[in-house]
Amino acid sequence: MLITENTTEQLIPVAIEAFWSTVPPVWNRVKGNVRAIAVEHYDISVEQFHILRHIRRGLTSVSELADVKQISRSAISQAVDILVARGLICRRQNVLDRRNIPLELTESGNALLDTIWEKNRAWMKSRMASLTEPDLHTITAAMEILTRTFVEPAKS
Amino acid sequence: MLITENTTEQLIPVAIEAFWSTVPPVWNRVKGNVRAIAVEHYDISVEQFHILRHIRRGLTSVSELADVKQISRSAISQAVDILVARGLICRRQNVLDRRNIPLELTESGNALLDTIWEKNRAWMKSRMASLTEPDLHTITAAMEILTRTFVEPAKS
DNA sequence: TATAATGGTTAAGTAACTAAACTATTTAAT
DNA sequence: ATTAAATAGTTTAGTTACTTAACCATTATA
Repeated sequence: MLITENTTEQLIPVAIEAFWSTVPPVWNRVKGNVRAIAVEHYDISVEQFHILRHIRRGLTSVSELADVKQISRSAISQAVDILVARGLICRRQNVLDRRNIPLELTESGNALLDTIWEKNRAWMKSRMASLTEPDLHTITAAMEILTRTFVEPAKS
Repeated sequence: MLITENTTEQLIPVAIEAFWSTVPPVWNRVKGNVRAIAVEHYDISVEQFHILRHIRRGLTSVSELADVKQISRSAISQAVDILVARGLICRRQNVLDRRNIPLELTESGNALLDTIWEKNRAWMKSRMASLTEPDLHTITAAMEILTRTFVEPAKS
């Protein structure tokens, strides 16, 4: 018991170090790919792409979007304005709570998201082509652990 | 052989899905913590913190920084201006290639980075306290795989 | 039924980014 | 050797994305 705790104590800093030297550059690469696709071919920013993506995932309110992105509600509200003006999303009504304004992808918003999504997946797939079965399991497992650790409890 | 390839074929989309539903929110949370520490207590932006961090890691040129962050050299150049003005870093000379201007942390830059770094690690550590030994190994292993897959080859 | 809390927007200002044009230096080509 | 091309970095001007503060509308609480 004491031994196990000691080992964990030593592994945590190693994991943190690995996290910090990996996640930012990897995420910047992936974001770079999305930017190349979205901005150059479809004139939509990476952040706007993220909003579309989150709405499809079920985060349909300004507040929820602000929460996942950890930015202000007003910033989201402004970004939503642009997407609405472009006909990619629309503001709906919630009869149960009229303060809430559910966001919904339009047909063209859905189509655009599909296209970018598919191109990014193709790129990621080609990058990951050489990974082994255990490698892929490790990635998937780690993602679950990270979500559980940093997102779900949602406390400071 | 065919079976293994088929399985890998199926695991890649699963891993990509896991990546996308995990990395952005997790990274936003961690960044949110850094922002809270850096901006509120030390009046330095998250992006500036990243630059300090990378310089310490050995990425000392504007071009290298632009590459890891996947943004323009001019954006880095401007951010560097601010950090120099604040006395957190300084521009040195490279006698072997005078086009290159190596960046170096000043004493106060080092101290500031240490402080923020330590606070963030404490926060991450507390979050990760409940993880098991295998969990931590999985995270560390996954980080290595992701770096190898998305950063190191450095092709489009 | 007033007060607080929540969801969202607006307005004004700031920070971070880009593209394009530039200087300085080094490398490659003939 | 000399020119041309590539690399490293900066400057300028303009854009985008963000923040804070004040605000309205609605719902929950005391």
